[in-house]
Amino acid sequence: MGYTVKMVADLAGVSVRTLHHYDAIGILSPQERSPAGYRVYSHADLERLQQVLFFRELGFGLREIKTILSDPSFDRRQALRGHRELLCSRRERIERLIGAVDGTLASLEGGSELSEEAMFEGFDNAEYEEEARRKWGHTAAYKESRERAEAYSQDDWNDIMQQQQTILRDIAGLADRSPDDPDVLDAVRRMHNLINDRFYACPLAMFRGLGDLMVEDPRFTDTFDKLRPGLALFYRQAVHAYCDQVQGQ
Amino acid sequence: MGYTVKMVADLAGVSVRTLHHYDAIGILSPQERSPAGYRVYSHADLERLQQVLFFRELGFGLREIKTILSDPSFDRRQALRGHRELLCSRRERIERLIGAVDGTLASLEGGSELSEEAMFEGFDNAEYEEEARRKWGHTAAYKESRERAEAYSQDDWNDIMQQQQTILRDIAGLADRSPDDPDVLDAVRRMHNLINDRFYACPLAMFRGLGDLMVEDPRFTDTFDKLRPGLALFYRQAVHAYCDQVQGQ
DNA sequence: TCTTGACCCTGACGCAACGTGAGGGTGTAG
DNA sequence: CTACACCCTCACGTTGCGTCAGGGTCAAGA
Repeated sequence: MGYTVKMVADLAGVSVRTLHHYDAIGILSPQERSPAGYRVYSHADLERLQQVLFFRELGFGLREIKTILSDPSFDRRQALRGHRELLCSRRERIERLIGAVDGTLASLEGGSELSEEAMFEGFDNAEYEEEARRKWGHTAAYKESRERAEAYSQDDWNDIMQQQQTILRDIAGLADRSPDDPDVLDAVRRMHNLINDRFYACPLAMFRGLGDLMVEDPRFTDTFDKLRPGLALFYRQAVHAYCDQVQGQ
Repeated sequence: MGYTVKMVADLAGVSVRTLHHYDAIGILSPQERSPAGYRVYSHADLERLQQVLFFRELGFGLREIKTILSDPSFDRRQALRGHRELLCSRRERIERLIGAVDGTLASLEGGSELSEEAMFEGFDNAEYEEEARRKWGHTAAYKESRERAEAYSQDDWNDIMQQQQTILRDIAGLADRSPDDPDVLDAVRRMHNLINDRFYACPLAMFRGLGDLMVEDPRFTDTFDKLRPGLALFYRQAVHAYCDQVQGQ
């Protein structure tokens, strides 16, 4: 009526070493030992292992799992809700990364020459539109912004492009200031407003993500650095400062 | 015209220690040193750091990054495509986890008593339907299965429930066999077909996810273990074996 | 000129969650 | 009696840094 390590390992799909480890850190110590010192797991041990693996799969650390399982008064719902948040943010992050990879792939495959005016070309293509729709397609803000954007004429677009260039040059001129200098923040805010229209009322998180992209994606950094070396990094810092400020309000 | 460690660290948003580390493992060694032995980073170093951080953000290991950056003949597109796949599977995994957390939260908040017939109740509620729609709502298989499911009468549902119970009992009776025993695999296949109808033609990945859920979620394990202790684990193994077999074909 | 205080350096240990031997005992089937 | 499949306990390796410890460097102010 007892299981050996190997049996338990095969049943649960973990390694023997893992069970040894769990024993060593006291998260799952078999209640019995054979005369020869062999670990003998009971059915109760198996159940506990199930719980351990469940929480491990959810991404909890072993230390946390130990307290969760040992302290019955522990608020599991609280822990699970907190963990859900964590998972959601991870998912968002991964979606951003996939977007970034797609963008880089597109630029690698589509040839490497990009004119200066095409700086924001990447934001315009179907890929980003698709991603934006996936993420915020269900919101009212998306619909409204979409309609606004569709009403733009070619002249309007050109105008917007010029505004972008102007703002970027403003920021380049302010690159000696602190990233949270009021003038810098104001320029970033103008950029945010502009992108809001094109990007369908993007939330702060996305705007911040775009700021990060500037630093990560050669398409942007190259162009930024033509304006002024190090500008991409500065812009990202400014975007972060701006987001923090807005969020803090 | 050089940057100190601190300056670079603040610019790029990493720690000084990180830069030391990158120097130590040879991924980013500043070209110059001051007479006192201080690291002096050039603008080219900053650019390289940008690349490093870009790939790091994408989840590449430092070892990989080193080869990517040092070997210009390295196929970045290949690497990026492979990495995209990895990210997608991670995203799927996280979505499954969120679903599992939601299910557990629901069961914790909705009271803990579940009748034996309600074993698959969890698969029936709006939450799972919502998730299924989010994930596969755009596929033709979803639509077809959905229509089929909507045409079922109450009697049909009862019938399906009974079939489920029967299959589970079959599997319980086969729990002494190997998880990849043909009889076991056949029973699992029948379960898959059954769930296909209720679950809108779920792909293998989801079916496998359900198998995992059996082991992780107390709602299922409790009921399984009433039929036979350890059955949940066995069922999961069988599901994995089945999925591997089908996938291998 | 001396002293702060903010920098810089190089080791070197610590962390999470195990993987991977090394070296040696146990148990059972042929 | 001998394989061979298990079991045990150390104990070091892995990844990407965090965190001291112990000790130089440099610019500014008293």
